[in-house]
Amino acid sequence: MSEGRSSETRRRRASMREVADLADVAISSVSRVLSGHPDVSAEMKVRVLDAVAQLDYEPDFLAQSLRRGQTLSVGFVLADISNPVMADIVVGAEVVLRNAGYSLVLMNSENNVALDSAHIRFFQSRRVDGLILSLSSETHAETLDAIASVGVPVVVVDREVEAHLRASAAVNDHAAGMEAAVRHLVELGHRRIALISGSLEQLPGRERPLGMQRALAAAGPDVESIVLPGSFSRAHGEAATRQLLARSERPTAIIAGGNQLLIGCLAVLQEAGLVVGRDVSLVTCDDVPLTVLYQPPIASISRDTVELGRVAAELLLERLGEDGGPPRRVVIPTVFRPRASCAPPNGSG
Amino acid sequence: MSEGRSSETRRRRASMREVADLADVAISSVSRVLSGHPDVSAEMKVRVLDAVAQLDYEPDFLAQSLRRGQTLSVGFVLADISNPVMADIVVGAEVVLRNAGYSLVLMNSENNVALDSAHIRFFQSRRVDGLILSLSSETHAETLDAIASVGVPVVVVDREVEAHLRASAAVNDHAAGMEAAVRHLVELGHRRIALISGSLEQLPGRERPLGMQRALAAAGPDVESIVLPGSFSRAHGEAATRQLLARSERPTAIIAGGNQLLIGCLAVLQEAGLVVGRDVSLVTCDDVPLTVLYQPPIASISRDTVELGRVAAELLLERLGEDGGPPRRVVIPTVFRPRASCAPPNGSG
DNA sequence: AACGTTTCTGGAATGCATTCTTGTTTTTGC
DNA sequence: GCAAAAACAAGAATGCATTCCAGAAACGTT
Repeated sequence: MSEGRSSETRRRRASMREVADLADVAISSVSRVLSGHPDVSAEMKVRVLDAVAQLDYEPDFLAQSLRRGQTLSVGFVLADISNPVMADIVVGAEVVLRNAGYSLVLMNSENNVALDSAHIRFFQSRRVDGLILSLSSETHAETLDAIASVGVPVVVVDREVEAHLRASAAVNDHAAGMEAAVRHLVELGHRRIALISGSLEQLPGRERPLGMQRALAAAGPDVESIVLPGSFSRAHGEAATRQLLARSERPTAIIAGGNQLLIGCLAVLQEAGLVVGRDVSLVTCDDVPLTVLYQPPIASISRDTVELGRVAAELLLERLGEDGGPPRRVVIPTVFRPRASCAPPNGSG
Repeated sequence: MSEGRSSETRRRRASMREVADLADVAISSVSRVLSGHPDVSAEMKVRVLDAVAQLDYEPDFLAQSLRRGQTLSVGFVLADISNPVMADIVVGAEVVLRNAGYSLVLMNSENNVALDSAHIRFFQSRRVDGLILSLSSETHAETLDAIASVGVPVVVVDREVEAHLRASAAVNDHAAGMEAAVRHLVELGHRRIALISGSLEQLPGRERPLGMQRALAAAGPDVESIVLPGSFSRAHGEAATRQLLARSERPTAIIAGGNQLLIGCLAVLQEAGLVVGRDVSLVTCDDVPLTVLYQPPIASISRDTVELGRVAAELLLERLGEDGGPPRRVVIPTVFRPRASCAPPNGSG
């Protein structure tokens, strides 16, 4: 009897056609009322809104998207969401996009380069309006092909891709922070400094050694550096640290190029019975709870990762807007925060 | 001259109609070929696939979704992605869903109860096929209304909602781990044990005190407990720890009910100059890098959070399948891992 | 040879909202 | 009071793929 929703547990949603029938007007009029078109009489408005309220009508997003050719969604391909740095980037981007009416769809590549391109193609078929990429590899051919053919604006986060791909970029100035860190270590008296670095296929892994070189060039010829590139993994952190400890001439300071690398490095140092800040100085990249709560607190090359995500989202919105505009690149600073994990090397100072 | 894509930078995608025109067949035949319908001649198949290849055609996901009434996407509302526990849950769920052909759309509530319901309604309008919820609050009226009206299967993760909402649940047995932890502390000789607990509006915040009570009931009347519920935030961890240290009779052991609480707690302990494992015993919930690398390593009530996400996704897939089936609840164990942060209290043992 | 089956294909309806075109009604101006 | 202008509303085309229905051709049967 009752036409209310209570009679059925799950009621099919009303469509615009039903609203139009109930209000006894044309579908187009319903659309006009709801989209705020000016040519609508007051009476029409009342009737339509009445019907909308009665039927609890909400427009179908799919139909709107199909018609308008935009989905108001953004795809985010990221190497690994378990990494707190990535998580922060997502948080920053999500808030900005949400406020602009976009939703964020996430796909995790688990540091698997093959998944990068698969995810990009997936997003393409889902008709996302734009892409934010924190790629596992900047050089994988399939990934670059996928980006080239994707047809929507792309922003890379802390990555760098060939200019012809026309991607905007939000990046950190990793070299500057690294330069400051190395300078600090040199000033403390260190003459043999190791950098356990990540993948050369990601911007930070290339920038950090550059910053180190700059500092060393300024320091003069008697400071030696050891750079161990690899992957941004705990395993590489462990392996590299073991390798460093096995050397006849051990470095007096170690810089871990990421929080996963730090975890591996610390585990091996502890296993070897070395005390940070006494037997060896330690610097890490990116602040996580561990860096400040560790005893002694661990010096870090720090950056605002949430801001990085925000900027990436803003760069994307910029290109999603009316005129679009050319791809841009925004550089966000990094700062070195000295802490007690850095001390003069044993036997000196 | 060439009809290739090279002539234009961004070419409009081909539609099924264009494929049909090129192959000189009906649209419906194209659809039949592509969807593997049996009533298709070999010649037809060749012609259509040829045209598809020539035009580089890919079906429009939006149109398919509109027609089929499903989007192959799942919405995930979570309290806070920066929390590594939540991130792990997302990872676990994402992999399972991706393998089943679903994509995961993420919205972050930032521990803001009002956002929970907003996000659920948003997903509803986006026509997701199912929802996974890790709510900020299990009792907020608007959230419950939103769940009740959402019309698609819902799974809650480590949460509990009223049975009439017909949500499946993937939960941890927090009480069991807590009981083991408290028993361990009692065996070490502790007689005054504090639990810094999280929100009572989330299952873990309610279960953990219960586990503690069970252990205390077994231990006899001379063991005292102090439970300080609040929020799962660093701020509450700090405030509660300060409060504990200000007492005339300080607890000899503290249990932090979450990694954010641990951070706040540790910060205050360090500030007060107390050494963990000597001046005070410490247990935390959930393993994060900090717990094992801290000196001394911090005992934890641990669980497989990635598995939690996986199970949640599987529960959802179960309900998304043909027959659907009733909501289910799966309990995943927690285990207590004693570490050096737990020692006999000063002056005893 | 005539009829019933299969096999295959085309056409149209469908899902739902947007928007353009056209037509009607009302208002305004002289 | 009538033409011109403005306000308003209906209808149809559109976006794209799916699916049901019906018709045509090919096949087999008695």
